Amino acid sequence: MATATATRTRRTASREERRRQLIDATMKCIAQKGLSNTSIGDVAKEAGLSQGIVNLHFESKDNLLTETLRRLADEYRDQFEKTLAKAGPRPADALLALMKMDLRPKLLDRKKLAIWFAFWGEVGSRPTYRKICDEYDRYYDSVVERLCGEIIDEGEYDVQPTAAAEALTSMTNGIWLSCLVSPGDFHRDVAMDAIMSYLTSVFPKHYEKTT
Amino acid sequence: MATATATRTRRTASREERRRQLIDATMKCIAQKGLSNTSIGDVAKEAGLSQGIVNLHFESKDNLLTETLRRLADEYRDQFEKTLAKAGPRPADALLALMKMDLRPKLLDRKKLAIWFAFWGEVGSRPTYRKICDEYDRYYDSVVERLCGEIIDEGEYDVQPTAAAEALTSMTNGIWLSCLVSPGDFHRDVAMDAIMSYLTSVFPKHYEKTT
Amino acid sequence: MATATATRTRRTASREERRRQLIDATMKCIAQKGLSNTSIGDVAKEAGLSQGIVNLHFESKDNLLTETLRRLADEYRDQFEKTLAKAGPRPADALLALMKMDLRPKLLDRKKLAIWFAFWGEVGSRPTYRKICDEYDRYYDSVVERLCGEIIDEGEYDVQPTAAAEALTSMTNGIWLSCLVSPGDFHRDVAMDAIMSYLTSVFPKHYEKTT
Amino acid sequence: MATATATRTRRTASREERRRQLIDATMKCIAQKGLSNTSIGDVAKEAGLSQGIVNLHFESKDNLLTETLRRLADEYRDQFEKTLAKAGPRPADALLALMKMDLRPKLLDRKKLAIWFAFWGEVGSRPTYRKICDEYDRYYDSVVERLCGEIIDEGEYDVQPTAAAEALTSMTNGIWLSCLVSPGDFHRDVAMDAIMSYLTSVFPKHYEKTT
DNA sequence: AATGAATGAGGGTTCATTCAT
DNA sequence: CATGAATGAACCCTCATTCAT
Repeated sequence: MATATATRTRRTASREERRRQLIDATMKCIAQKGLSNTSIGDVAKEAGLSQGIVNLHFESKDNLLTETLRRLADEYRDQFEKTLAKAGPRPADALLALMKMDLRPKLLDRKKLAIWFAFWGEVGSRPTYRKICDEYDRYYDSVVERLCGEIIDEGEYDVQPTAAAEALTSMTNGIWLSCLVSPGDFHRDVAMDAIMSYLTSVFPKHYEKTT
Repeated sequence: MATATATRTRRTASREERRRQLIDATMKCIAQKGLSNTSIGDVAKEAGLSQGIVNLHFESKDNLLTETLRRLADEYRDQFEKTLAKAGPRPADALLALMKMDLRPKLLDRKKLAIWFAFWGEVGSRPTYRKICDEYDRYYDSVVERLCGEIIDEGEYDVQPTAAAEALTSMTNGIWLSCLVSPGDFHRDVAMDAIMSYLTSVFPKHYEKTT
Repeated sequence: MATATATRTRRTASREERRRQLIDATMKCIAQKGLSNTSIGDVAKEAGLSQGIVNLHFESKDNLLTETLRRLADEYRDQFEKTLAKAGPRPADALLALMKMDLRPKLLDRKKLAIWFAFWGEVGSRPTYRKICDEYDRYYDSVVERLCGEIIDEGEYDVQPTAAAEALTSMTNGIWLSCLVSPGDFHRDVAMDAIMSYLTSVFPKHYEKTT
Repeated sequence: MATATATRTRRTASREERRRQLIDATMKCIAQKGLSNTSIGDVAKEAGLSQGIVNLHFESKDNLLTETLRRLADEYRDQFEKTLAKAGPRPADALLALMKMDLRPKLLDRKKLAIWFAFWGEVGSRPTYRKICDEYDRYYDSVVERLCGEIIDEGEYDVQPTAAAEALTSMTNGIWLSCLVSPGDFHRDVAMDAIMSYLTSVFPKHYEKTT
């Protein structure tokens, strides 16, 4: 509804603008009703536009969904890179900043999570989705692995960078699942403690227990 | 191929047997084509039975899926408890056994994972699924938390049991996602290293680096 | 349910008894849920018997319904003839008795009416039903016409027996419709007054205004 | 044949036009095959349109049928009011005109009757239908009762207006049933005689025997 | 570019009927 | 006789897609 009024500018919205508008509507729908229950009609209605609009701009529902996943991933990557840029030169700071980012309400709210998991739910049967997720994941992993590597080098820790990276990225992903499944039971600070318990124990020279 | 699996006994199967047969077929279908693409007809065909059979035994597709999720969760819980029983009295052994269990090929194959994620993908929009997942999760968490608590007491470690439990359970769940999304890139030993990096650092008196 | 326990005599009920039991159940179902919503399963459940029973005893649903209609008509005819027999020799008495019979609560309750109309509703498209209804109707009409004829002869009235018979039988049928459609608004005495208004005016020497 | 009726205008028909077209097709189908045997597909085919069309314009089959009943009743009411308007100021003329109207071939043909009875057949189990029928009936009754009342006042007859109205409306309804059930045996003039036998006897100063 | 009426394939569900027990 | 599991056709409904405007 919000979106509906948004572009009541009767001017022909530029192609790219319309696509964005439709993708936003798609996300809203997926968050509310799930991926399989989101029809093209729902999206159009949510966007305040007409039935045929999606096929006009995306040619097929499949296309729309793929683009939506891509936008979702792009948004995450933007956050990721902005965080990285802000964090300064020291790898320990950067790593911590990334971990914290993953717990920020903006990312870690049930609506966004629902969308992520909706797509992950189809990864098993949709190679296209898998490829997209894989592509982005590989990038994040490589960054985290590099950071871990640098920290390990600095502190001469006895851990494999790959293992540490796997541990940390898995942990944040797993935390997302907790948040999705047990929202009532989920506490952001416990999640942060979980991450910190890893960092302070594995990289003790870089992170201090803040108890 | 589909029909091959079906019990070629045209004779009356017991009610429970039929239900199991249909749930098995459902799992196979979900693994292959995803949850939203699995029609009741697909399930019936996979089971080598007729259209109406699902509604005869489950009354609705919704019911079938819910029961399937429950069976999936039950199977996991059985593994979990069997593992726990086998592991012996020492909490450190039990905890390690549970972690290893999560990485066993039997659980960690893409087919099973696809099913788990298929359901998690709907958790955001289906309270019923959420409740079921939550219910089981809460149980595993409580066990892991208790084990961590005992280990922490024994070793006088400076960690919160809740934080450690959250870290470990999240990690395994996150590892599942890696395995689903990047199967080519996934290596069981790296995953194990990731977990061990946590255990050996946070509970050093209980676990040794096996480099 | 009542019926269900009725024949819990585990002895094999005679064929005719079973059929009656099933027809009774059918009537109950039709009265409750309408003809088109009455499934063979409903009937069996109402009778406290198993699915296949109807086809065993009636061969088809169609058959069951036809037999039900016939029973319905038979019951009416029995009432009709019993009434006729009781009424004594004078045609005016007989005619009045028949009219009163049609308004007796036993016949004129919404459940029975619903069944009659349910069948009449199909008469337009089911020659079989039409034939049955027609056959019985023709008989009643002939009786009423004969009675009217005798009364007309006795009183030397200036009416055609066919017209009078048509008027009276139509009136009672129409009254049934009123009762079905506007049960709240329907009063038995008004209905009787309506009939009496005809009899006392058309056959004044035979019937007196009972204001 | 079915398709022949359809407007071959492939162009956009106005919403209301399409609805009327579909309702017409529905009536045709009900007349031919009965209410319960009329599927949405039948209606669409009869209208020369596609499967989905009914749900597009009526949202559900239930809706379509309810609207059809309403149209049926509306058409009758239009006739009724037109007749009333044409009949002039004298109540006796109006009443007679209404009675004649009910016997006019346009109303009293088996197709239309079949539709009426099809709906009446469901009245017992469908409150919605009952309400609609009741609503219209109440109106007709009130008019007929008023007319009878005026006639009675004029002629100082010794009848209750309610009784006379009930007698007359019931009679026409009952005549409809005769026509439906025994079309071969049914003669319009006998039906008219039946009605006239009432009017001339009960309201002798207003109606004359036309033998 | 945008609409929205129309299509028609496919889904879940119901149910009369069959048949092995 | 009686059961009730199993079938499969037919139903209503949804929805991605098309297309005339």
